[in-house]
Amino acid sequence: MIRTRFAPSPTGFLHIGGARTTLYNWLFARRHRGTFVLRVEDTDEARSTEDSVTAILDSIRWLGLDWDEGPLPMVSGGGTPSPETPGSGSPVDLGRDRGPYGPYYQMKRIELYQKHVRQLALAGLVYPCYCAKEELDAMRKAAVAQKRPAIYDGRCRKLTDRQKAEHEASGRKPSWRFSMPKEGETAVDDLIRGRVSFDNRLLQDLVVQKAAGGPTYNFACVVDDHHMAITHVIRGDEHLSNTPSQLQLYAALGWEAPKFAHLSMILGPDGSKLSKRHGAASVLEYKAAGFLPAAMRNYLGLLGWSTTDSRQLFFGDELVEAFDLAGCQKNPAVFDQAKLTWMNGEHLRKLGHDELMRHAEPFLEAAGLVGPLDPPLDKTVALEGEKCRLLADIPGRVDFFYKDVEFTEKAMAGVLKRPGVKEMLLDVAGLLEAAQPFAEKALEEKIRGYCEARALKTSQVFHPLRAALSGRTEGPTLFGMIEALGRGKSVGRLRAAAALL
RNA sequence: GGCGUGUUCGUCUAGCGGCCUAGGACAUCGCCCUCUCAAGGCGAAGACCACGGGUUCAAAUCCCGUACACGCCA
Repeated sequence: MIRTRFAPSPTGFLHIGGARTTLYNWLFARRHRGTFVLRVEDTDEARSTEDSVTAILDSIRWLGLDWDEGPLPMVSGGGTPSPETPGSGSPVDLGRDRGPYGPYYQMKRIELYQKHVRQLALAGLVYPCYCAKEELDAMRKAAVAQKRPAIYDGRCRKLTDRQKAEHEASGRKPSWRFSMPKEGETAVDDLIRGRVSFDNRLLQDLVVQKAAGGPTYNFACVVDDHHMAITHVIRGDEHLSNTPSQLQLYAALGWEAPKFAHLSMILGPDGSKLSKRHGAASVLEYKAAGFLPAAMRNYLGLLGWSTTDSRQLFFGDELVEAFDLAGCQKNPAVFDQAKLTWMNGEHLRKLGHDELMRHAEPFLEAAGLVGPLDPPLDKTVALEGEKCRLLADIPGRVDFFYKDVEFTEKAMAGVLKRPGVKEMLLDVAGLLEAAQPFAEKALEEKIRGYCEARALKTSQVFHPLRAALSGRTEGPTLFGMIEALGRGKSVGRLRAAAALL
């Protein structure tokens, strides 16, 4: 049974890189009918916040990635979360979690970590270190200056009992360091990179327990992955260098290590690690900008992974079915918002009408377009929705149905202020007043007939009509627009425009 | 500074020794379709496969070195 996990530190929002890591873990678990676990690594008390936990879980849910074990995502009841629901309004029930390997918040597992430090102490694999931060810094500096590797020299390893007692007497609290083997090498068999070997002499005696009693990242991570029965650790490239040390910890504790897969980094357009400087870095910002979770998944899925046929678009469960660690890229990838935007348009067009409306609603509302309206939003969004690339583009394409016509420069000077337009507008207004039925097809016939009768080119008529009705030179198909607008508004707008000419 | 990883069109990538005068996608440009916009169709431009050496009848593909980028130690 395959078990994967995503283990965020709640010290900020979920950024693009984290989102992709989550996605790959989720895809891999789902692909192999395994279990996807979420664990909150909140041992950095100074920087961890509840708001971050909420923001991160919200982001993951918005992406449509549900987890089987971890923090409880619903306010009440044990029901399954419905991650596809846009808005993800229900707040996370902080502190509660579910699953057989909990708790899933590291702060609640402190005793477990300490227990295993004691286990290592009993085996003589761990020793107290009384070095102060300043000493450590000085050591490191000296090492770099002498072009030696900047690792702890292990001076506390050989402390006598008397020296330890002296330190204790002076009130110093020790951290605990793991005695790393100093010979041979440690190889990581990475699922993406293949075998990567590290010289053990370069592995430093890492701290497993801080003086304050809390675990360090590398130790807690090992203990938790073991106790949570994680089989595949899929994580960012930045952890590859930590892996040999972790492997030694697994061995010392007598545990079998999981398999590892290290993902390449995501870069900004300038080649540096993607961050706020490059614009939106938080996935919630993409939600706000009008991107669809499905498009986000599709794009992120392809950032650093591909199929041999270079397929671009994946809908529904297709990503889950196709995903494979073997297709993962070793080299870093630059995040390209233009491509994401294109993909979003493709996904938007794939949406059914009801789904489109559901996703568009918050954006329409934000623009003050709240139903019931005349013409119904249903109708106008159906006319224009599929032309958009972002949900946030929709209001701007339909708002002219609802507010007073404002003429763009191009519409007024370029299209309306032309000889004969005024008369034509009034003629058509008359036509519309009498049109029966007031429906797209019939209206088109009628107006085309008018063009023929007056020997006018359709473009000479259609363009000014659109400009007069909407104030713009681009928009919905003319007759669909007239039908939606209705007889009253259409006639009114044509006459009003004519009056300005 | 040490160690590790990486380097194919502007970007994401295909490619696992001959099919490569390097394929696809986004972006760009042009044409077509068309009542506009969008979508769609067709096409163009864009990569001496980071660089330098090898191995081989044959290398983007294998080996070595260099450069650069990124990561970890921090």
